[in-house]
Amino acid sequence: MNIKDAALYSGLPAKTIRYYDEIGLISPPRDDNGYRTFEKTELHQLVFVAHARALGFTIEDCRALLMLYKDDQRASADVKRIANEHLKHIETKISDLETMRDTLSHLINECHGDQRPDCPILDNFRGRD
Amino acid sequence: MNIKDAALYSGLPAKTIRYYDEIGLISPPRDDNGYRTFEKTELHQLVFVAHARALGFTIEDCRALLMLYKDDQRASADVKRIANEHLKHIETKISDLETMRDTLSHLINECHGDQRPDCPILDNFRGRD
DNA sequence: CTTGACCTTCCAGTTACTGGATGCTTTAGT
DNA sequence: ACTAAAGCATCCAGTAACTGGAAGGTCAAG
Repeated sequence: MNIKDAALYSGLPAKTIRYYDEIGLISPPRDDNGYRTFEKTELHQLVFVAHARALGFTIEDCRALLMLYKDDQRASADVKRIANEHLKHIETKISDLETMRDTLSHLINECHGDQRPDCPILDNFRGRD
Repeated sequence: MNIKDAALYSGLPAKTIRYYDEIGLISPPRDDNGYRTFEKTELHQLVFVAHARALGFTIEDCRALLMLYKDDQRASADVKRIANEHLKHIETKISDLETMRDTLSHLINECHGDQRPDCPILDNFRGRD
């Protein structure tokens, strides 16, 4: 199977798959013509990475997870640790964004939003002297 | 006032201020020796940008907001529109992250996290054949 | 035999900085 | 006056994870 079909199968753009190859995340074998070939093993890895990326794991996380995925002797504790660290990152990001959201929506509510130049949003950004 | 004190005043690193100058977001005048000089006007703008960035506005948003900030004739509606668009982005990000968090914490709960190789997290990433 | 769809690589751009090298200027201390 | 340290400047490169585009090789269909 060539890259286009691998892209269709995995849901990843072909460009992204080439990029993953370039950084050594996956290493599909090449045909005599230089084309990358994708069979079951490669397709599974692509789907795996696609899933992990969809959950927000970084490429380096994916690299580590992929190692564990390929290792039949892995301990599930290793996977759980990586996942837990990532979960903490996600939770931090969520609460940061919630703070932003609350502040911003408060400011928006205060703002008339009409033709007048008076604007509490800008006033707030200005800070006090 | 030189860049170091402007950095202290605004809370932005000096490097970042130079970067903002480079991209034309701010344009502090220069002394005879080539040093950037910061007075009230420039300091206000720096604080303004720092606040907006802290709320997650992009640099281009900041550029637009800074124009409006400097324009005494602005309509508050313009500011409100930009702020509302940004609020939507934030809300989308939050709900994406919440979905990630829920899926991931579910998987983590299912995982033994011991020495055994069996791991529901990896199983899930693998997808079904 | 040509057209068009695929494939390849390489280069540049994205966002918003950050770190480091090199060198000039100013300031403080002796 | 001399020197050392601090502060300023510019420029180059790197970060994360792609994405777009150009130039050129390959392959299948008509």
